[in-house]
Amino acid sequence: MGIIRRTESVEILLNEFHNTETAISAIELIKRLGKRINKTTIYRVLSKLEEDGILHSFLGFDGVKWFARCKACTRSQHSDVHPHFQCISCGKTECLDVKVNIPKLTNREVLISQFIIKGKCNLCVA
Amino acid sequence: MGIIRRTESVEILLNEFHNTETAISAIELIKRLGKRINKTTIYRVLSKLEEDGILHSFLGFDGVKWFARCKACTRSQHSDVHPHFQCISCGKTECLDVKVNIPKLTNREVLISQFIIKGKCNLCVA
DNA sequence: TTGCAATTACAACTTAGTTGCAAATATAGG
DNA sequence: CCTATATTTGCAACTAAGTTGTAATTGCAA
Repeated sequence: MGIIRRTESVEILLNEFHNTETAISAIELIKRLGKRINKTTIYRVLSKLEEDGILHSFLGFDGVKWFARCKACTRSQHSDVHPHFQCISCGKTECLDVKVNIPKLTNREVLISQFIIKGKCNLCVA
Repeated sequence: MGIIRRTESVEILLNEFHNTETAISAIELIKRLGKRINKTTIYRVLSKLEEDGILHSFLGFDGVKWFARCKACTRSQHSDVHPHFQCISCGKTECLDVKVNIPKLTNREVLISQFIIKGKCNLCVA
């Protein structure tokens, strides 16, 4: 079940992702929007946007869910198989524009993969 | 703080990993051993074994913590940068004996990375 | 404008993992 | 073999992320 109606919650949430390329955690969105939108609604809208291929999600090292805009996903196919980078200093978490080569596995069927890298981002490395 | 004493809890937990190459989730260990060892103790012993380089841990797709025996880790350096494979059919989760090539990132310092693959294992793919 | 299915808020719940603390225990030194 | 003591354990209570049920609200097609 994807997005059907253009509700205020959908607009507000989409707007958060409109100005940024970086990922935003569900926690952060609740912190930002929790007074305007109920957290249940935030989670539900996020997962609908994900189903529609507008956002994609992944888990950070601490197990919390992050969302980011999709560049080339459709509803049927989430093609975002790029790695994600999480900065230990500033917390910024972003998609990396790098191809991941998934190892060839004999006798196994690969469906999804997630590659997450932790370190210091370009601003914090100095 | 690593393992100092050879307690019963440590023996029991190590024994669970002794006969298997596959990973075991914290949840599963609590299910198996929860009557003999308190879950707090299970978590504490597991993290000590990890600090000592005897086990390594990673997060599954659902965000739960998995542990597996280390092949070439020491206390100071967790060298297990192999991918992990999680089977959607039987749930088996294992270390893959494959090298992950972490992409070269300009202006960024890479500290840790995790690569997890979801699919059907050799037994379930048929 | 209206009817109704989709969406929302709210409260209560679930689940994984953590914390504080008193009781138990491994082990080093005598 | 004992004992002292620092480490470990169990327990209960807590935290935090995310989910569920449900009644009220709202978008939108007719």
